[in-house]
Amino acid sequence: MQTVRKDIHNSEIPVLCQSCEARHQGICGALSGEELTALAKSTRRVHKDAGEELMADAMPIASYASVLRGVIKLSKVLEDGRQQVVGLQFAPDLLGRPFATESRVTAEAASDVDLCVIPKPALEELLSRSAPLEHRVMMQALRELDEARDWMVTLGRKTAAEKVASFLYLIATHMDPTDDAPETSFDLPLSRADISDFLGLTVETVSRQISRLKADGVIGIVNFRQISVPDLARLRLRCG
Amino acid sequence: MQTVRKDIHNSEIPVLCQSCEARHQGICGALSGEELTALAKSTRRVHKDAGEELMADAMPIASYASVLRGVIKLSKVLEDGRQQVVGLQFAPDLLGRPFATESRVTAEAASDVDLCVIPKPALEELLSRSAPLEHRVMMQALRELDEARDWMVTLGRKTAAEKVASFLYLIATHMDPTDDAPETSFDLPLSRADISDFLGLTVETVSRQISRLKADGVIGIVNFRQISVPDLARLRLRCG
DNA sequence: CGTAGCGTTGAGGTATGTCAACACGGGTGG
DNA sequence: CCACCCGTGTTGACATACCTCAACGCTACG
Repeated sequence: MQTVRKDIHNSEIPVLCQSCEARHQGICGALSGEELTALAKSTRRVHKDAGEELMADAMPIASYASVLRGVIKLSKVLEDGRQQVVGLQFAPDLLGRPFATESRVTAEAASDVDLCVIPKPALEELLSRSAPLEHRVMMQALRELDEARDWMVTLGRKTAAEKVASFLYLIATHMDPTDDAPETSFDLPLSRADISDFLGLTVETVSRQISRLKADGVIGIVNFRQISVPDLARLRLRCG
Repeated sequence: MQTVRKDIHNSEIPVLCQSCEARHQGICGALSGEELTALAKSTRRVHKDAGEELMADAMPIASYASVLRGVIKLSKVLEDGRQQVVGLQFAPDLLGRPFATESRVTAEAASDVDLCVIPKPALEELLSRSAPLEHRVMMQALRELDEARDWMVTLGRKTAAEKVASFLYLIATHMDPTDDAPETSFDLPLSRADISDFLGLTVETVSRQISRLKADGVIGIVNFRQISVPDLARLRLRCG
């Protein structure tokens, strides 16, 4: 399932980076060859299975990570256990709150993910020296802020039906289409429980709204987790 | 009503800045004397009355502004008119989405506000040359992101009672106490309608919950807009 | 004194939550 | 191979928190 490359650890130059699909994306795209070579000495490529916790709320941050593949779920919980997903991260996002000693969220692998883990001091040292890198990190923060605010509208003002449509639309526009399926079809990276925590609804309501969208022909359901969208514009109309 | 100072435009040195309470806060705190002098040539001090629109969603951004006094309301509207407040800005925040050609929100003066208006090119030029400045802007963006995510929990998972308590707690911890009133008392910068748009509720529900908090002795109501909080910890308990 | 804007209160409706039963699918062990 | 179980998802019946609609109070202002 997972392709292991022998050549990675036998070389001085960051071969890993050369063959890395994120080389010119995310934070690595802001680095010069030299900087990349220096940074690569302290990075590790890591795989996590769906469900594994990557970072706990209010816990010290040991490292950052560049998301190479998969989806990360960021969430918060109230004392009594009520949970809210506050963000999703896709490749090539940087995982970890910059310049904080503690995480403000819990990060969990929503799907199987590949990460390029960067020790906290290594990235922060580089951040202080590379303005382009800091700029890119800021641009990501600003984009996440825009997304968070968009989602606040969904949480605060949309109906359950619109929330579910908005979620599916979000995923449809962020996920690669699955190979084996026709045109616009994708795997949901989140369980119904996760979706409900993202939307501020119950699993039952999410399930009912998905069934309804299916009944209305807006979406097709292949495999519970696999959704097809014949007409994205039609789905968009349901978003309110 | 509006204080106009004659000395502002008659001087080479930024007298305005020397006497400005935001001199060492917000973005100005990251600037050297020279930089400040250069920037001050293109800034204007502006007063806006409560209710005035400062920036429209999807409209080009002509300028940034440093908030000197008062509260700014950031909001978004759906096509059908449903509205959601997605953030509040207090002094010494920077108003305006950095590095965007268009605003992603509508900004409105929630109370009377004083602004230090900075033309877009002036600030962006300075941003590209001053790493400390860019750093400070990033820190604000990251803080706003944290706040937005905190608020997503409130919107998605809290009850109406908890939402209202959370709002009052937020304001109580962000506003200066009013002079004429006892210890912990403050003016609400938002109307009931604004509060309901912030909380994703109706005005009626907000009103009922405020009445309830008053009946329970958690808050006192002086003047509709003026609230007293005898015990902040007790209010905190109502936040869920 | 009348009107307009904002806030409060009440009565009743509805969307969503709650509780419970059931369906499906995948693993494990006989 | 089947029996069983467990996690996940769906569906139904009922409860309720919040919304909707409507009336009314208060204050400011002409």
